[in-house]
Amino acid sequence: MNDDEILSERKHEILLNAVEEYIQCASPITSSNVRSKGFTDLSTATLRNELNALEAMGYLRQLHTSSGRVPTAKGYRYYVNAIMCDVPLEKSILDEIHAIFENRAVYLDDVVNEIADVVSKATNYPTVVMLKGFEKLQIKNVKIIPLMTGQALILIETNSGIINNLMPIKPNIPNQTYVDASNFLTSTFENKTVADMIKNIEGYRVQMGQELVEFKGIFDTMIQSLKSLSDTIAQKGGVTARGELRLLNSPEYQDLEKAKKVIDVLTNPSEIEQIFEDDMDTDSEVSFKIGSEIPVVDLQDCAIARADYQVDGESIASIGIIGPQRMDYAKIASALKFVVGEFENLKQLDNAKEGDGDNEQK
Amino acid sequence: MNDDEILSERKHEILLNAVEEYIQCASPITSSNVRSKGFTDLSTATLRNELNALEAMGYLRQLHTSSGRVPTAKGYRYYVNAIMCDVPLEKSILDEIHAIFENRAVYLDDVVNEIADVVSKATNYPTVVMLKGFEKLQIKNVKIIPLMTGQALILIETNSGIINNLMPIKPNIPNQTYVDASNFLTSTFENKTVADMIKNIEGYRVQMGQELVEFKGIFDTMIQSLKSLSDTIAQKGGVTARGELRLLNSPEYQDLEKAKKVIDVLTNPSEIEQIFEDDMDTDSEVSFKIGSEIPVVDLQDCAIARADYQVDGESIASIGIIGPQRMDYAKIASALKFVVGEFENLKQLDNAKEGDGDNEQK
DNA sequence: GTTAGCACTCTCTCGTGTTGACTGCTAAAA
DNA sequence: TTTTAGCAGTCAACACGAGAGAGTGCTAAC
Repeated sequence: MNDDEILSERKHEILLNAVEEYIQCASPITSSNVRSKGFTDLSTATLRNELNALEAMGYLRQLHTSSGRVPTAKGYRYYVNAIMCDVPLEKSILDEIHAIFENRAVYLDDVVNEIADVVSKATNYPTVVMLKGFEKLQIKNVKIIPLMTGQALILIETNSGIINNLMPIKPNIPNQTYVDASNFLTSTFENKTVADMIKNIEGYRVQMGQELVEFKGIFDTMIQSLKSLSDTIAQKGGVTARGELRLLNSPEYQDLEKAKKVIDVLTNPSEIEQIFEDDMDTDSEVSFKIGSEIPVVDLQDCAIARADYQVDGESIASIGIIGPQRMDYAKIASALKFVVGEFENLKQLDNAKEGDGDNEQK
Repeated sequence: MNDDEILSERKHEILLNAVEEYIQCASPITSSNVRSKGFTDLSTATLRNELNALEAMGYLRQLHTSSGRVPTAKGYRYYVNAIMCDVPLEKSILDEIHAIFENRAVYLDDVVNEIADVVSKATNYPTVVMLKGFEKLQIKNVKIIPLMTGQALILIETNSGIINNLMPIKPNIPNQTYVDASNFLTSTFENKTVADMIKNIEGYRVQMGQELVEFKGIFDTMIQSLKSLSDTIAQKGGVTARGELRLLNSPEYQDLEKAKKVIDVLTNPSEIEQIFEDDMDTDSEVSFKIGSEIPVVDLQDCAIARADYQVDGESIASIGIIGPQRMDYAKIASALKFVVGEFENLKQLDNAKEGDGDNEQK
């Protein structure tokens, strides 16, 4: 980003040390502070000069004369760019994340919730997950299951979880019709995307042979139902925030008014969407937005870590962690990488497994 | 409860007025305060005497000499017992609650979450819902649906929502077997409870004829899976808390430390269970626990409103609203009554509908 | 039983003074 | 040229005390 200036080796070290220290302790960095953390061969006066210079360059700032210094957004940015090495996560958290992916034959929205839960727990910050492109998931199996309430359950098994939605149905349609319709959809759209199915099913209706005509009514309502699900998700439904309360653990949010402002944003789906508005820089797995880089007014003194789960270059889901600018960037980056990694494993697993099951309904 | 003392008509009126006023304004009640709210024909000195007397009886207390008075737990209790009339809810909230019950052909745990969400929104207080006896729900239909992941979905349609759970399955079992097993279970246990099914299915296994023997493996894992679901729910899984953050709206919880203590309890399933430990007084739809009546240490200056959804005298789910002792008891009572009422409607609807659908799988 | 009047109490707020932690700067030393 | 010691200056944080204001309890009169 702003790599025009090149810091001397010593300034570099001092800055990284200072930011790291501040992330841990949350209290302004003083010259003697820096000295005791690895610069015992220099006097505090010298370090004061260096800190002063770093301040002049915009990496640090003082809250008031005679106070220690805190990193600016530019300072954090420098730190993040410099330190992107992994930090080991607690094993129990890794296991927990892993377990979610193990038992993943649950509904996609549940998966999203659980991921948000676990990531929030792992990082101790509020976490939002946004599902944006479920239509791009690969269909593995489709089932339409009539219920007793005058509705039917649409179950679409995909490579990343089950999509499920309700549709109204007409009475007096024999069950076999639903089974046949399910089998038709499965065999026709297996390994295609949900979007393909929504788009192309109309074409199939036009050229339907005698045996397909009876599905017409079912397909119509089903497509309608999937479209509305897609719309709902596109509008706001695909957003979940979890662990909002963890914000209160940060000393910078002991002030309830400040905390409420952020929490209000997290509770408002359309504002969360803004966070994920633009595409991610595809060259890194995890990206950070710090301070004014965030396109939401009330989050100007926050930082957001983000990772996307991508299929064929398009992101299906985005995970975001919101915290103060003084957040544990290293730990968060490693947690996010791990989650995205689990997603990737999943995909490969599915490709490997492909075609070994005979699950067609009879 | 403590109805030993009988208050004079005037004291009664003053007390109710005072509590109501305090619930609205959250600032200690003064003598002139009471005077302006309907006692203009009395002097503040007289009212001071009355307030003094009410304090001596334990209904009110002063935070310090020369401050106004606030209700004690005993004062709130008196108020709650006296005023149990309904307060109209906002129509939009009624509609929202109603909508949940309309579209209820969703999974039971989702219903629980949504109810907690809506009640919390309606009352503006944190709300917990505890599902305790799903085994007592009436079975309407059972479906076992094999998935591609080596698992099968158990879908049990009941009179109050769908229970769904996963079970592992063995490969190479034809789909028809699952269909047959589903049909067998549905026809055998329709209108029985889930508990009945779990208990009696073993008996059926013993006297299984030739045609049932093939289901043996399926039933075994299914019962195991349902039992573990039942255990999970019994232990802690059936508890959801929603809207914890709304606690921060109350002036008594502006102090973060205080708020965190309560929120910690709400985040801890086993502590929530304690709240619902003892059975409800069956004579009223809504019951309140105030202050020391609550069996949880950290909630001693809270109040909890509770309603149960009962089937055949046994409660299936409990809803609890947690707030400061100064909560809007009337509004909360009416919200809870409405929710429970919707549950009851549901039951009647189901009984009326019984037997009109032909949803057996072919 | 009710009321006016008055003294009393306690919180809340605001201003003041003090302390302690850092810094910036300057001048000498390396 | 870089580093360092020393010192004056700055500011947050805390404690203290005075004054105002709100509300009470009590007493004596109605």
